[in-house]
Amino acid sequence: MQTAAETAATTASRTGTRDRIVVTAARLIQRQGYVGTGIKQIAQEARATLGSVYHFFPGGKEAVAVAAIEHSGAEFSVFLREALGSAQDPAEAVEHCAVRLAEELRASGWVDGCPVTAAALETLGGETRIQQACAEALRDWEALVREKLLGCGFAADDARELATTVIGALEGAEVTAQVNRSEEPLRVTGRQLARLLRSYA
Amino acid sequence: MQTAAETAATTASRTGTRDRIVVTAARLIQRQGYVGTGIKQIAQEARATLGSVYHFFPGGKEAVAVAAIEHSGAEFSVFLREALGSAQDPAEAVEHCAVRLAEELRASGWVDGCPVTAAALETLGGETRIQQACAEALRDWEALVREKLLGCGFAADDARELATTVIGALEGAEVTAQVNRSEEPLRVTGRQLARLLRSYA
DNA sequence: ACCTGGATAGAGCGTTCGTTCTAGAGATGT
DNA sequence: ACATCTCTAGAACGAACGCTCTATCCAGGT
Repeated sequence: MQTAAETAATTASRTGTRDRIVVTAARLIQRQGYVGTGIKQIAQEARATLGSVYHFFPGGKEAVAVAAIEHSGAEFSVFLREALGSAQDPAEAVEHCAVRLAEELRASGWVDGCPVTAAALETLGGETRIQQACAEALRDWEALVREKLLGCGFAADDARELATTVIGALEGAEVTAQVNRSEEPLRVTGRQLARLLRSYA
Repeated sequence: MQTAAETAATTASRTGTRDRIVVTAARLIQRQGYVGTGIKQIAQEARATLGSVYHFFPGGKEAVAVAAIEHSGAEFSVFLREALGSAQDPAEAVEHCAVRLAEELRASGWVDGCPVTAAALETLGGETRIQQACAEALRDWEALVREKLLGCGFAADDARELATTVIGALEGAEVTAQVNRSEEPLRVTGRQLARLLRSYA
């Protein structure tokens, strides 16, 4: 029999390594893309060894990437849900969302952009599993916006089209902001999206 | 002295090899990204040898990529100018632009997306030259939209903000369309952008 | 005390990467 | 004719890639 502290430590260590690998891979893929991130780099920065990586992910690099993208997708869903809930008016909520994205992007030195875009674009030719994970993440995000709009009385078709537009526009604005190292594209896009939403009132 | 035909052939071959390298690199980077595209693959698909590549581009892979991105940027500028000129009404013009992007994307098997996004996202950490070329391309495209809007009587500030929004939204919609293998994100975004523009009338 | 199986550790595999280097082909100027 | 220069051709280098493999560690059950 072991103490509760030992159990906690053991459990934390057992599940901890796998989580460290996923979180580290997610951050690296977000910054360097899928192809640009090596398995050995992931292992090193996650304070794990190659053996551990292949122990938890027998599927190799692709399996690590899929888990990392799913993690990033869920993480951004949390952010999105929170940001959308910050205001009752959907136009205000979306604009607030863009502003927070801009602030976090600047805080990261313009490096931590959309966690799925980079991986998605690189693997469009093949790698179906990765692209699938990206598509699923995008669908989840759109669903969050759609539900917010439905809750505010938008018609079903309008809510669907606007959700697609909002997620897409934020994504594009984030890329533009990263390339130009400026918060403005995101702030401007947030303003215009708010105007678009208000035009339905 | 050589014949005119020989001169033409020689000239075509001399400048032709360099152009083939640039065009091939542009297409490959567009589809596979900067990191995912190898110098040897570029040489092979451009029907050139490694020696030729390094002869024309002593700067190596980065120099080839910069030339390729500049080429892609200029090419898309031509497309954009033509699409924006297809209708006098800016809302119609932008929507037409989105539709044509959707059609061409489907025709390419959802593979030929934005020629600069992929390269830009991969090289944000370092590689200043490449990022610079991407930023310049984006700026050119925004300028084309802005001038179109200015020509249609929009106020300067509105035209600037809308140009940023339009280019960003189209970019994001293109990525969404690629990941989902569907024209709808682009068509929907085109519609909503048109609505946004009309709200200024 | 012994065994078992999950987790860690890293050397080493074959391949491909970007780049460098030398050799030669072909047209031009003198 | 010869020398010169641009361009082509591809072998070879060191480094890094993803992955496989064996060895070791250590907690839990018997």
